[in-house]
Amino acid sequence: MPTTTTESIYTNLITALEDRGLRKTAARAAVTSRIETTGKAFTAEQLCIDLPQVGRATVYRTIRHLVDAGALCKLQILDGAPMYSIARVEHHHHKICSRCGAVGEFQHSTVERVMRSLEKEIDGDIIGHRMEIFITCSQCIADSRTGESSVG
Amino acid sequence: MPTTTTESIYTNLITALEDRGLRKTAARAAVTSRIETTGKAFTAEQLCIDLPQVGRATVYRTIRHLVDAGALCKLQILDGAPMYSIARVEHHHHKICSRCGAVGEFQHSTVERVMRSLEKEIDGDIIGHRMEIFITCSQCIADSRTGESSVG
DNA sequence: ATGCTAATTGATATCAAGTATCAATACTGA
DNA sequence: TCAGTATTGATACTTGATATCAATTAGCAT
Ligand SMILES: [Zn+2]
Ligand SMILES: [Zn+2]
Ligand SMILES: [Zn+2]
Ligand SMILES: [Zn+2]
Repeated sequence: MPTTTTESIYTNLITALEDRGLRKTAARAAVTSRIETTGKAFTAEQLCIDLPQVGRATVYRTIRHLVDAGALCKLQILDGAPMYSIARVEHHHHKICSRCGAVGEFQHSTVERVMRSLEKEIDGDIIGHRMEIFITCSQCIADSRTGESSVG
Repeated sequence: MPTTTTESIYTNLITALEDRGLRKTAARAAVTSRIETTGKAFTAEQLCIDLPQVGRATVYRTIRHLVDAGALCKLQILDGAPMYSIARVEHHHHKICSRCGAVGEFQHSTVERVMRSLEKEIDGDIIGHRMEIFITCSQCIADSRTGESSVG
């Protein structure tokens, strides 16, 4: 469950785990800390490489806990492994740069209103929705003009 | 590229392949025919099981061709393997029953208008978007009332 | 119809992402 | 302290999907 506090991301993630009755361990602190310092969206495999001292199973388990707690968003982008991004606000959508993979959150009241209005038209009960906007971010546009690349 | 003709799904899919310069083979006919008769969303593995006479590689390759041609939508739903559904109209979104996995298409002009209006607010160029509505379909609601299940 | 050539197939091996197992280890609370 | 529970992580395994490549086949030109 994302909080809108001024606490550090690290603290929020650890709190999300503790709120679920999970212990604060060195391994979980390492994973969580790495997620904070990385700052941007990541894959499970990337975390495993970045944290060779933490077992693969533990990395995957910790990510799963954080997703279950709503502290991380699991993003199924195109092909390949899912990416995870920190959930900063409760209900939101994602804008994803197709070039560099940068992930941002956004909220839009009209979209939410449309969703509510669909309740009448849809044949069944609406449980929820998901939405992604694919963009080329301004950084990537700038880079392509100077022939550089920020990917990698 | 989905067509809005009165042709059969089978014909549309085969045409989608031929339009890409691909030959019409027995294996591709078998895969395509099976997709038509199944009618609903499916996974690659399901097709392989349904078509033991067609090699796995060929099943996966044919699906990829059809997705590339825009004749099939690739849906990343929750966990597990992606599902594929026939694309009947050009730009659309999906409503997915979380209970039985039934996939339907829908279009909504307001959503498209909102997307266009976001062009101004978003920091970068919008390439496209994706949206899914998760529902419990009327069939599953009815089934749950009578204690039945249409899953499987 | 016949033969040529490039496209296609599919058995097999391999890869990649992720989970199950389970003995060893680390906490926690009495 | 100490029993009991939670956690860890090496390993094996599962699943989904792709790479290889010799054999086959479709489409085309004669
Ligand atoms: Zn970017
Ligand atoms: Zn929303
Ligand atoms: Zn249903
Ligand atoms: Zn749309």
